[in-house]
Order: sequence, then C-alpha cells, then structure tokens
Amino acid sequence: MYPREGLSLGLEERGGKTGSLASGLSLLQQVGCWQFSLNAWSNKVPVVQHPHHVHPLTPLITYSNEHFTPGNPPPHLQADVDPKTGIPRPPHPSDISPYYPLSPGTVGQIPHPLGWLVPQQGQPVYPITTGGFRHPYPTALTVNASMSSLLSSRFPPHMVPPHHSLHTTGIPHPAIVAHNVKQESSHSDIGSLNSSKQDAKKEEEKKKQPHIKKPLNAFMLYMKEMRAKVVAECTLKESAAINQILGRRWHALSREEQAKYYELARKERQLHMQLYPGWSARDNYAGNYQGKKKKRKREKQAGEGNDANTPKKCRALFGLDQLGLWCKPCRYIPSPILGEKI
DNA sequence: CGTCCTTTGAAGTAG
DNA sequence: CTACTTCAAAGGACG
Repeated sequence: MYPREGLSLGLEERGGKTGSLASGLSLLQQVGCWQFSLNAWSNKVPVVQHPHHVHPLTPLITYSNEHFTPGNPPPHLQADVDPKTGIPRPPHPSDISPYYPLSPGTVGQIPHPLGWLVPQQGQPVYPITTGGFRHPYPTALTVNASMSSLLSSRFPPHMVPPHHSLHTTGIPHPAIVAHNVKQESSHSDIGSLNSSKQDAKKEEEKKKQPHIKKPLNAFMLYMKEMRAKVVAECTLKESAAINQILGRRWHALSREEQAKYYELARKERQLHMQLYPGWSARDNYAGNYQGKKKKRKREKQAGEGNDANTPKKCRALFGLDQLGLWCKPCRYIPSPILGEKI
C-alpha cells in the first residue's frame, strides 16, 4: 500500500538545520500527524478533526451548514436564487464572489464577507501594509458586472493605476501593498553611475505603484485558516515546520474539504480578475525569471524534480497512497518518521 | 536587513 | 506540450 521503499530513510541534512528524530516525533504527535499515518496504513479514512466543525473560513460553508434556514438563506444563496422562481441560478459573473460583494446597505447586517479569513488572527486574505495597517477587502465592496465594467472603463487593461488600490470607501484592497514592502527592484546589480540615477528614479516610480499580490490559491487559503490552530497545538512557531504539517494535513483532507478551498480560491481569482483586469502574475515576477533572479533556487536533491504541478509524478516519487498522504522527507520532520509504519 | 526555509497551486517562461 | 520557475503566507533562522 504505502511504498516505503520510495522514501529515503536518512535524516536529511541541509544547512545544519536538521531536525532531530525526537523533535520530529514529538512534532507529529503534537499535531496529530500520527493519526494520519495510522490511518494511511490502515487504509481508513484519514481524519482531520476540526473540533468546531463549523468551517470558519467561509460563510458559504458556515451558512449552508447550520446557520441558515430555507426561509433565511445566506446572502450568497439569496443572490443565487431567482427571486421569482426560487430556483437556484447557476453562477454568473455578476455574483462572482459571494464573499466580498455587499451593497452598502447590507453592510453591518451580516458578517463581513471576508470574516472567514479574519477571525482567528484578525488578518485578511491579502495583508495591507499600505498606510501602516491592514485591511480585508472593503466591506462595502460590491463586485458585480457594473463595477467590473466601471473598473474596466476607468483603468486601462494593461495597467492598474495607484488609486485603484482605493475603493470608494477609501480602503485599499487587500491584494495591494506598497511596492517596497516585499518586492525588490528588478534591475541588475551591474549598475553604472550613469544609470544609478535613472534606476533611482525608476525605483521611486515603482514605489509609487502599488504591488498587487497574487490571489491566494486553495492551499494558501487553507494555511491561512489553519496556521494559528497548528501553532496553538504545538510549540513550534517556525513557519517552515508549520507549513509542512499543514501540507500533510492538506493531503489528509477529504475531497469535499479540499473542494471548499478550491472553490474559495476560484472565487478569489475571479474577484481578483475583476478588480485588476490588466493584472498578470508576470507583473510580480519583477524581472526575476531565470538569470535575472533575485531569489534563490535551492539545488535539487537527488531524484527530486519540480513536482509542484505534477501530482502523479509526485506520488510516484515519494510514495502516496490512495488517501493522498504523501510525505516528502525534510529536515523538520525526518524521513524515518514518515517512512516507518507506526 | 534581506533571504531562506517549507508547503501547494496558479500562472508565467523557455524549449 | 512539457518542464521548469516564481510567487502567493508565515515567522524563525541565518549571513
């Protein structure tokens, strides 16, 4: 069932940060991965018990689960139901994200559409550092066809102007941060004295432009929600370790559970597209693609390909049973733990 | 201070 | 089309 042979049994050494077996064991126990492994071995359904069962991430889920009765449907369902027939309508662009759109009149009547991302840490999906504070999507933000066309007409498709970061409420969109927050200038380090001035000017101009971040994918949304919980469950705070745990928990989720996040991510992207019609992920490459890179690329390990987009390959390489509990050994959670039957 | 680590997924580039 | 790269989040570690 579980191809143990496919897993390295050696502790991974890298950068002198190798985690100890004991700590790894302890870690797994703390976060419940133990249970996952057991389930994987016994071919039972992996259980990631969310104590509260109410999904804090999404009103969609929360509402549909328990908070609303047929006579009192959640806002997004209200939007989805034909008022005349009462028959649910298929999704369409105008109600692209039931999480964000709220007409001004409805603000305050129902939980914030992004409350699903705010509750635990008070942080929105997209952190805003502009102005020194963070905001979720504006509460009064209404993204519908009219707004979409408004945005499109106001801004050229290839460029989102700085003021675009401000909604009519004056609250910047969470996906936008000051450009100098994280991204660096893209120019190479072969700067001459002549070009330094120009570079500085470009730099300044660039800083004026808001940095529109990528929309979060399903896993990122999941991490955002679950991180605090995992941190609370174990003593670890190091994000790399936490992320490993989260990665494993992600794989242990049922298809239905994951589907929630995929759906949320899809809506995220759609909203992002409507808010920033001309935006491309390329914009955030900041000239870092191949050669011009500012960022690392850790050397691949033996047998390690880039399997991020190739789950099948990933499964074959590292061993993944039908439950999806693949475990790649790493320095934080040593491979013997992952490979051993417990 | 800036980058790395670590995860998955989306989207980009290169061949 | 396939393979590879970057970047989203997060915060400690490290040079």
